[in-house]
Amino acid sequence: MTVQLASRNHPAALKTHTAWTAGPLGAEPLGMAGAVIHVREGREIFAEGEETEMFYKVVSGVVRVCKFLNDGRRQIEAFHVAGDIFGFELSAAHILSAEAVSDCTLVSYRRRNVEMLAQKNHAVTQHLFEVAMQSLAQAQSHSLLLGRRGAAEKVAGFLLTWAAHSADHSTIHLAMTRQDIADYLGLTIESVSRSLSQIERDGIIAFSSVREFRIKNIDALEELAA
Amino acid sequence: MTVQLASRNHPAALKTHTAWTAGPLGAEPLGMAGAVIHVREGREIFAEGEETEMFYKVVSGVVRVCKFLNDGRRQIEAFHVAGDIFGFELSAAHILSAEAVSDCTLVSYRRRNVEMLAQKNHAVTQHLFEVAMQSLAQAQSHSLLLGRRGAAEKVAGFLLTWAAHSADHSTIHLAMTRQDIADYLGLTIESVSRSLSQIERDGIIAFSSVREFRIKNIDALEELAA
DNA sequence: TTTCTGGATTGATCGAAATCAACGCAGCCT
DNA sequence: AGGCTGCGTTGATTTCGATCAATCCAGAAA
Repeated sequence: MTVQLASRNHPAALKTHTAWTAGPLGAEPLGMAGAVIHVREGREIFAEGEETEMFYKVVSGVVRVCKFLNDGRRQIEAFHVAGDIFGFELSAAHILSAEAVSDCTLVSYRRRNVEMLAQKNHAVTQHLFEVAMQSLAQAQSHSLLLGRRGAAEKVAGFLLTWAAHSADHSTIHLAMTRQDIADYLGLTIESVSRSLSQIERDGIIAFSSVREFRIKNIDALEELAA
Repeated sequence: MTVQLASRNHPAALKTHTAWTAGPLGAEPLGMAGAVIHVREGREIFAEGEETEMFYKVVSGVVRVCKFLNDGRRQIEAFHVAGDIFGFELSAAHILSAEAVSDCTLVSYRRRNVEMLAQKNHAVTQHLFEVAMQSLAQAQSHSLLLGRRGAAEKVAGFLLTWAAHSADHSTIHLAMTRQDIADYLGLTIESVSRSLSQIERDGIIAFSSVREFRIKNIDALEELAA
């Protein structure tokens, strides 16, 4: 992991009263408390069992948060894109690991600093609350996706939510491998591949390359996702 | 003052003036803002699409939070027991519905009131944050459960977490039907039944009645849950 | 260029869970 | 009691996804 200490770390946070961070969105309460780091594709950001000393915000790239089961299988709990916060837990140790799906730029926050900040600054607590609620909504929709019956149903659901995250709606880039998608949906790579092929054969989507596709019939896709 | 509106559900709460619900725990930041209501088995507490005007805390009984899919299937996102807060969302409308699995006593909170409270009182925001984080952890562990491969694996996992919720560890009562369990685990009722029978046949659990069982070999059960 | 390599696709077969169907059983109501 | 009724269990069969296995393909290295 390439730690590029772009700016300073903790002492900065201590003097933060009313962080008037003039970000693109005025309200970025954590703005000045973090350090920018870069993580290369496939590299681990934190591991299950590690102390929850840091949490992170994605600036660019995609991160997967996952758990390794004792039988060797991997379950992906979530993919995180620009703006998402992850690695944020109440417990003392991480329950999940995090890895870079693609080269990433992240901001890392020191948990203790942010907690201190939150004690003084109501806006910070408010912000953390909203972050938690966002994560909650995302986790719930993942549960709902996993509970779906058919493989195609799950894959269609995934494509839709990923397309929604994606900035450009005309052509969508899949940052992750088929294996990643499979581990996210609780399927095998073959089932994912077959479902994608079928959905394409049905004229609902069209791949321009293996990681790049376009939605040709969003109604049909939503129909499939049930 | 305990508002006991047995028959109707939500409109009941409209007459909420500070019920002095002297909860068992003294330090309850929301304690004075809620009204006590009773909901009978099977009755709806709120429905998908309704305004998120209220949220609830379970005093006694069990609540299921679920989603009805357009093909008629039902997915249960969570079971809530005494102490749990549910129906708590950022969005303006509920994404899920809630129903009483058994006769329930709940405390209902008016969202706007609590929000106002939170603006003035840092401890309230702090509390809400912790509630959200708890819910998040629960939702994540549900995802992990759903991602498991085998039916028996899922059922074993469910029994373990339910047993953990349960006060009495010697004999555990299942408040919900087999269908509820099936909808929670993304299985059919038959698969749940077969898994339970198998686990009992293996001497890992023993049913004294259809809803009452004892864990005879917790190591084996944990082994099964992988 | 050719070859190598790792991800992706496709095909054939197997197996676990869904589905279809019958029956058991306990509680409830006349 | 007798007969419902709803939930649960068990059995037979089917179906869909996992598994095993053979390519395919694009990008990287030689």
